[in-house]
Amino acid sequence: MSSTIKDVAKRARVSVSTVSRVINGTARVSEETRQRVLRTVETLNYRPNLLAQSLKRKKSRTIGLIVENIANPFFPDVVRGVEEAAHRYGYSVFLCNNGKDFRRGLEHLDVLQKRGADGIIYSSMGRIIQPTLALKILQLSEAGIPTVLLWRRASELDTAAVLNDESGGARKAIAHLLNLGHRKIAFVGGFSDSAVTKQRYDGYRSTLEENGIEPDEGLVLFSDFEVSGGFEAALELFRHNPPPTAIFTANDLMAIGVMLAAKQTGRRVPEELAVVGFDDIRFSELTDPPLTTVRVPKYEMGLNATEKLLELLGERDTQTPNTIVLESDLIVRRSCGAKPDYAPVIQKPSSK
Amino acid sequence: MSSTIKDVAKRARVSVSTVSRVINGTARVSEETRQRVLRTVETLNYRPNLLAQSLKRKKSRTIGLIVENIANPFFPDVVRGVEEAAHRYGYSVFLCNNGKDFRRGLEHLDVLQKRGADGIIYSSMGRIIQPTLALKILQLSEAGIPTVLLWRRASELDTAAVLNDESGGARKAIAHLLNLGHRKIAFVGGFSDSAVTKQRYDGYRSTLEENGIEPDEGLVLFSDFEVSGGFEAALELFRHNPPPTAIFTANDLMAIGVMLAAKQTGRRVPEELAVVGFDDIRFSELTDPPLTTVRVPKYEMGLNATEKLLELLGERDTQTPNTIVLESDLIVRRSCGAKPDYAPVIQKPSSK
DNA sequence: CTGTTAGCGCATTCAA
DNA sequence: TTGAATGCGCTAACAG
Repeated sequence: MSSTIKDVAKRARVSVSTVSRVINGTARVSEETRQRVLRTVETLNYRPNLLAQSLKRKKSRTIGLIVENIANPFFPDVVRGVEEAAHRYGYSVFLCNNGKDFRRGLEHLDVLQKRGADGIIYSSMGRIIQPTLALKILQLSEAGIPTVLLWRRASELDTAAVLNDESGGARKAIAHLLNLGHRKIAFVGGFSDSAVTKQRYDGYRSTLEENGIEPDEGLVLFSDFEVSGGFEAALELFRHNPPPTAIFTANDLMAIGVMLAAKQTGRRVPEELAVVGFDDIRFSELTDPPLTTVRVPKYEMGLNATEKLLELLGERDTQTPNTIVLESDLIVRRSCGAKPDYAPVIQKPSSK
Repeated sequence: MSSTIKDVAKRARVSVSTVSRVINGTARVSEETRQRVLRTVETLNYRPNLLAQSLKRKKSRTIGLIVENIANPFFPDVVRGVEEAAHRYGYSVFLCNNGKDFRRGLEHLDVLQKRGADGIIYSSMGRIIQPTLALKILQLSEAGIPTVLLWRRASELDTAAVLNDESGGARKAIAHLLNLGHRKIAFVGGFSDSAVTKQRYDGYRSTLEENGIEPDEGLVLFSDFEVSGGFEAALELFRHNPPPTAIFTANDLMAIGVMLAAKQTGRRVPEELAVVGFDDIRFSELTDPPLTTVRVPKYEMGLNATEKLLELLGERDTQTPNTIVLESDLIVRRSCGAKPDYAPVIQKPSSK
């Protein structure tokens, strides 16, 4: 079938070690034999067997990427970032999807270990890390397989993590709305027990308070991160008296739901209602009007997570902090009626 | 570090082959020693090294998935299908992204071969297979590594392929519009040299002709698969005299552009203009009005491609045709003004 | 039912 | 500068 290092050695009339040397450039070889070996490699169309190589070197140049749910719209960009960084360093990536069955996380961790992955990126999409999972991650770490968490820190672990500045992003959104003159700003969160919702809510609330605005509990709702949930929440908020002039949602899907509800009840966006989302999914610039939103740097998160992992694997001599928090920018479009060149006045949101 | 089969053997006072036997269930072992080995495996937390196993077995239970461009909205579903099927059979998947640099396709093929992937799924997203790529795929095939093409057949090759019935889908869309009484139906294609555009156009044209409608060349435009392109095309079509009453686009992004253009020029959809897209991307149901479109079964394509590959790898004893064409269904929503329970009358589109 | 042995394809000491 | 020998962790004859 495929030719081996032995075949090359035999045909080039040298030993396998010599072939190994010219291929890996690991020791001096006379130019003459070098050329001869190289030519033989060419004619035999020799491809080193990386399985054997990995076995021998105890290093596979392979990383595992586990995502909670591929259907999540964040996924493509995160993966792109991971793949890109990995590829630059000659690493291949095993892609694993948990889907509905979240016990698969453990299973995948196990498989990756058995396959000799050098490191792992676990993208929890903001969900909670199960204790058993945390334990397994710890075990892997002790076995010399580092993992970096994407989007979620596990407080029990000192595992490296790449996060998004959720509250900072929310602060920017609220500051923007305040600058536009809004005072009755509603918040529509996702699941009330989700960390992301909590952090985004914190940014919302603290910015309001810092600007002397008493938060109105009637203007805070929790929903389900879905379009329909945003729709329902908006309907509910419209019944509030007086109704909010602006609605900030914890993700774009719900913001779309809000806009739909506004349209159906004859409210014009942005003239009568400002809407700001969170995430900046691909579709947000295609809504009508285009949605102002807080961008989560998905690609960059994938990239950073991988670079951090590569650092842990000794491929980079950087010294980045164990927890990396990326900044979330406000993408000003039309759904809150501001001009794109608009500059904030009331406060400069501090990203912490 | 991690314990090996030898460690287990020593501690359980048996030979490595016995350990191997109980782990793989490859031969009878007395219940007593079996239990002893199992316990030792447990206490030592032993994990078989799949690199070594693959090297020995000449089979890695690994497949490579190469996609032209992760940013493509089809991607998540296709990957989900592939991962799901692979996982069911205990296979892991290497994910490779070509991105802008399409020479990476070759590079990835090479890496996958070196990594001992058992088979490959090449998802070209409807683009053309380069000759050098085709050659490489052929070489791999001869080296015992089958590949199945996703979304694109390579006419030069007899490689297995999983395709979508593009023209059949277009036929359904046009038939639907004809049933609604439309006679001036425009077509907005993507790149005029793209196979997908061509096939979708064929379905459009032939259905028109079969129903005695003379195609109006002024109603056929080619664009770029982007929102902006659809927007421009619509503007152009609106200038046509008389303007079309319906526009069928070769993808959803352009359909969204068409709807935007309609809105901006004061045309109501669907009352004054019907629009039908193609692909059924995630957000097509979120447009206003929700977009009627032809669904490309992305998940199923990923699933089928993987199952076909698994068949080629001897993991399934099915006998599916070398080229599998999946059906594309029309998803009737509101953008063409039909009721969801609407049933076609004029013709039953034959999927060929 | 169990152990010994010989590789899988490669990298790497140690001699020469 | 080169080759021989050893072993990475595992499976699979082959003996016993």
